[in-house]
Amino acid sequence: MKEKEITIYDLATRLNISPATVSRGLKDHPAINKITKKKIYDLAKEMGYRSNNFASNLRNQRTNTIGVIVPRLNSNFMSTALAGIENIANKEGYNLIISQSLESYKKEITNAATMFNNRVDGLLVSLAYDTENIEHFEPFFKKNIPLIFFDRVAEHKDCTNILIDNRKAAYDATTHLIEQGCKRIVHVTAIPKRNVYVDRLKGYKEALADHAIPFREEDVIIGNLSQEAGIQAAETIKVMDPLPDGIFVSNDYCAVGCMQTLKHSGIRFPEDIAIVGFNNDPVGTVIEPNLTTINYPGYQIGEVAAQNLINNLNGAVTLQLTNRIVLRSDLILRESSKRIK
Amino acid sequence: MKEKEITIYDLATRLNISPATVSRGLKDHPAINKITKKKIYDLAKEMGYRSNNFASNLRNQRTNTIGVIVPRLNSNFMSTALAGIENIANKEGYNLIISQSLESYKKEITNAATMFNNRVDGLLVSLAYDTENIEHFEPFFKKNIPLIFFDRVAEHKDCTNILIDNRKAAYDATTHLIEQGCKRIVHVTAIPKRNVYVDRLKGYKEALADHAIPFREEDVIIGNLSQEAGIQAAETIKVMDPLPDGIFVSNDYCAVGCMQTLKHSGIRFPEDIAIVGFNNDPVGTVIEPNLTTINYPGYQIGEVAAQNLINNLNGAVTLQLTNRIVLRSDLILRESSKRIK
DNA sequence: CTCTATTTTGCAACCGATTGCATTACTATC
DNA sequence: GATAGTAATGCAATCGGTTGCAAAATAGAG
Repeated sequence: MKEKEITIYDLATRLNISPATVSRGLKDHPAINKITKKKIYDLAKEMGYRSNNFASNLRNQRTNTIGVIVPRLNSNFMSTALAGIENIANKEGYNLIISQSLESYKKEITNAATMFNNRVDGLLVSLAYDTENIEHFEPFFKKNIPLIFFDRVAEHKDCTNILIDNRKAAYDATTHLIEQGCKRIVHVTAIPKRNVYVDRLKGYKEALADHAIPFREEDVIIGNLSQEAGIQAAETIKVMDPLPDGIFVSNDYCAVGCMQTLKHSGIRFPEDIAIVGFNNDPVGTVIEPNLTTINYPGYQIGEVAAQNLINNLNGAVTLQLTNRIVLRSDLILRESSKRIK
Repeated sequence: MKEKEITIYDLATRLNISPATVSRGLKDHPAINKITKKKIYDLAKEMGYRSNNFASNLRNQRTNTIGVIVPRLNSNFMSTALAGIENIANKEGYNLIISQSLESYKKEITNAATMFNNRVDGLLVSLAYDTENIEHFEPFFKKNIPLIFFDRVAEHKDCTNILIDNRKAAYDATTHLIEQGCKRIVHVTAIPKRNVYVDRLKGYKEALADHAIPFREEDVIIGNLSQEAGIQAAETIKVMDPLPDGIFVSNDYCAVGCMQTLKHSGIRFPEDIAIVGFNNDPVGTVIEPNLTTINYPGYQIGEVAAQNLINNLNGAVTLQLTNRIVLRSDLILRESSKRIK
């Protein structure tokens, strides 16, 4: 049934030359005569030859494959970042092996092991919520396999981090709320285990401090940042006394859930409460009033991460040097927070 | 710098046995003595042995890899479907190579070729908008590499299609609008090149016919189903005379764009116009009024597609037999279309 | 026409795991 | 203790492409 594969040996036999010449000819080796090359190309095409990657990987000790581990595939940010990664990888002739940790530390460990066993040439990682440490990536460091963290990062001397300045973004968002006249600002976020949440909390606190607003522990509401979590946060907020007049949420969909619930209770945005989200999810232009948010350049983050990894693989750059790349991200002003015209 | 890899030869040498025994021992071959096996396992662990997939692939002529080609990664439906695929693949020990056609026929051809050269064991495909035919998958058919289409499918004797009954879904959606009293229903969709759009158009027409409403060519608005396309559709609708009283859109985000624009012109939903979307994107619960839509089980479609492919690879099933798998999908009633209580 | 320089090409070992078949090591039976 | 029978292990070829080095072919110089 299945017809056999054409190998360089078949080509060699037909052309009465050696497999070595065919191999070199196919990859445009300068020592091969142009006429011979032409003959090889033509026959290869005619016979439907396709190179066997395993044989070549086996020999070359590289796979032309990049591994990607993300918390989940189905979020706007992640799928956009992946689109960016795919775009670059494809352009550069790399394949992508993708797996999701589903926000589980355990699964992330398994995924990392799988990637390692598959001998990816490099790895792009965005950490799970509850990842405790990055020991599971040690094998990569030991073998000098380049590893780049993006978005949810961790510090390590051997790898570059690609992210936005979350502290500054949060600082800007909070300051913006203060400038709109907010006196009591609630921050809805995730457990500050990951850098992104730590930094945002920091920015939030700094902005408060810089405007002489006391920070209150109970004004930070922790959840998983889902739409559902936004609803729960709203329930908490509803019974606060006095009611806050500003909310800074670490995720747009969560902010939306929160807004919807509060609106049902008759609270008006931005008159009663001004709100700012994070990520610039398209949903922000659908909720009413439209949601002020932080632009989060997912596509670019993906592209930059992939490009850097590949540059490194090609020997152009060493990761140890570039410690972190911070992408621009600014506040996108919309109606949900505009109390002053 | 880079420490060398441990191979079965290293293990064999250390244990004074042959590589063949090590190889068999590692994969729990019944002919190997339990004690020997234990020794092999332990040493493998101790020395940090990891199997070399290329060597093994080269020998076994299979890759344990599934290729996936989708129009784009960053849509709610696709990323959800991918999550389902990843889940099954991971569970079954398969890797995923993912690429996006970006809705381009040309890029899809390239992607298919790449997948072919990478010798994926099987392929999951959702076709690009403007793919003309599926000749670029011929190499797979010729080599008996299983191929499953999902969502955007094409007929071929050698492969299974996994999808929902788009005709019925559209029929239900349209009928629902008619039952709500709509007399002139516009259908916003994409060029009916892909099955999904052809079938939806068919269902739309059938529902009209069954309720003695004449079909009018000008009531079908073609676009790319983006939010932007929804805005454009709205502009077209606005100047229709008489104004339609029902809209059936093939995509939720597009429906949302359409609604927003029309709302700005003072048109009320559902009083003036009742609207139904498609896909059950989370955004449907954010727009006001909430959008009636068709449930589109992306995660399940992904899981079923992956599971079927893998079953086939494991020799359990032949694809020629299962021609198509239709998943359940029903109308989700929300406010945007409820004119009768 | 000879000799050196330069192009081209080929030889053969290698990458690491797998497996049919042969061989050796045990066990059980008479 | 010999023999048949079973359990364990090893040999060696194979998968297909790559590459250092040697050899052959051709070109150029004198």
